[in-house]
Amino acid sequence: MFKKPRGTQDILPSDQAYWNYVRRTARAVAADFGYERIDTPIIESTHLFQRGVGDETDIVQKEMYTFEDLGGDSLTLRPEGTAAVCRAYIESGMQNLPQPVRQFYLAPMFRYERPQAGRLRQHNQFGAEAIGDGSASVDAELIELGFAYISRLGISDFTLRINSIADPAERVTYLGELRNYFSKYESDLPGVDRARLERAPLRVLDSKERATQRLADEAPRSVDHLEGESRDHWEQLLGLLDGLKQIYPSFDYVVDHRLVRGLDYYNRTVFEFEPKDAGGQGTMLAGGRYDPLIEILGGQPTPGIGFGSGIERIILELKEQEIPLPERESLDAVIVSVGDARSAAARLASELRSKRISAILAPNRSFKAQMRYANQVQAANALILGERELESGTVAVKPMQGDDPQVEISLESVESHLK
RNA sequence: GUGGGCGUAGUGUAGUGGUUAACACGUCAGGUUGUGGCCCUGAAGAUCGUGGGUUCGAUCCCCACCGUCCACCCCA
Repeated sequence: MFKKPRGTQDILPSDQAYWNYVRRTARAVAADFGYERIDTPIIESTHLFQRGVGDETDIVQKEMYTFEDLGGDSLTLRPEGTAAVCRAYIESGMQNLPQPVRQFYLAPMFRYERPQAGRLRQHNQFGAEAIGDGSASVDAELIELGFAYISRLGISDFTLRINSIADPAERVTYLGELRNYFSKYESDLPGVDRARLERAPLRVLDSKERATQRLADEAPRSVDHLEGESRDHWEQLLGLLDGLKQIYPSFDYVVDHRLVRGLDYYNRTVFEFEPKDAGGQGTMLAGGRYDPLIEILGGQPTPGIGFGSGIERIILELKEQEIPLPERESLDAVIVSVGDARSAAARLASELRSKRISAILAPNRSFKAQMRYANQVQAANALILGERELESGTVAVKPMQGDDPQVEISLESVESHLK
C-alpha cells in the first residue's frame, strides 16, 4: 500500500474548513494592511538559498530538498519564503514601485526535518514582507499585522516577544562580549552549549538547558549595544508598540533579550508570537528585519522586514483552544426519487445547479436510504420526486434541519423557493 | 541528526505464546407498501505497520526497517 511521504499530510475534506478559515482570514487581514499577494515558484535556484538564507545555517546545510534537473541545474524546493520574494523584488524591478512594497504569500515550504507535531517536511506558511522602507513604523506595522491575524482568528493566550539583534557591525562587538561572558562559565555549561558557543554564540542565549538559561539571563544584552540609528530605531519601535496598546486592548509585548533567530539575514528587530502554554513546536508566527538581504542577493541596498506563520501550527492552536469555525457550506438540496422518477430527478438536479443552487442526487437506493443520505450529508432540504409529483408537476420539499413542515411546490417555483 | 514511547478493521480502543482476534463509533442492509435524525436486528470490513529471527507454533518474545508521538537539535 502506498503511503504519503514522511512528514507530509493530506488535508482531507473534513479539515478543509480550518484551512479555508485561516486562509480567508489571512487574505482579509493582509488586505486591511494594504498587502498584495505574490506567488513565487516552488523551486528556485539552490544558490538563492545558499546566499540568502545563509550557507552556514542548518536549513541550508542539512534540510534542503535539492536536486539536479535534467539540464544539470541545481534546484531546491523552497525552504522559506523571504529569499524568493526578495529575488522577485529585484528581478521585477520593484524598486520602481512606491516604497515600501507590501506583499504576502500563502505557500508550501519544504525542509528535510525529523517530523514531530507542528514540524513537518512540507508545511504551509502565511508570510508578509514589506520591502523598501527601513523605518520603525514598518516594523510596528508588521507586528501589528501578525497580531491582527492571530487575534482575528480567535486565538487568545499568546505572547509576543521582541528583541533587537543589532546591525551586523554592532553585533561583532556584542558577540565578542557574549563569548567572553560565557567563556567565564564554560565549565558550568552543558556540552551542547559549549559546542554552540563556538559555532553560534547567539544561540546559547535561547538554550533549553536550565543552567544555561540562568546564565543567559545575566548575559550581555544586544539592545545595550545599539548605537545611533539602530538605537533610535529600537526606541521608536518600542514607542509605537506602546501606542498599539491604546488601540488594541489585548495587545502586549515583552522584550526578551534571549530571543534570536536562526536565519543569517536578520538584523535589528526580531519578534515571535507563541501560545502561552507553548510546547516544543509552539511558535505560530515569527519574523524580523533583514536589511542586508536584498544587497546580498545582488540588488541595491534596500531594507526589508517580514514574518512567516505556519498554518499547520495555527490550526493546531485553533483546535487546542477549541475555537468554533464559521458555519461550513452545506448543500441546498438532495434529490430523492421514488419509482422511475430518477431521470426526472437528475434533470431537476442539473436545473438547480445551473441556477447556482447546490444539489446532488441521492444514491440509487431504497427511499429510506435516500432520506438517510440526505440527513447524513446535512443538506438543507430533501426534494422528493415520485410518481405523484411527476403527475402534478410538483416536487415535495422537506426541510431537513428544523421542524418546518414539508411543502409541495411546482417545479417552476423550486428555484425561488430555495433561494 | 541524537535519545525515548507507541504501531490491532475507516476511527478510537480491548485482548492472548496455540482452533473462527473482541467492543464502540462509522459504513451498508432490514424493521413491509413514499419520509431522515432515536431505537432494534443483521452484514461487510484487520495479511494484528513491514521484513527477518526464536519456537512444534507468534498479533503477543527478539532484531532491523518504516511510520507516528515526545524530548533534544532546529524552526513556522
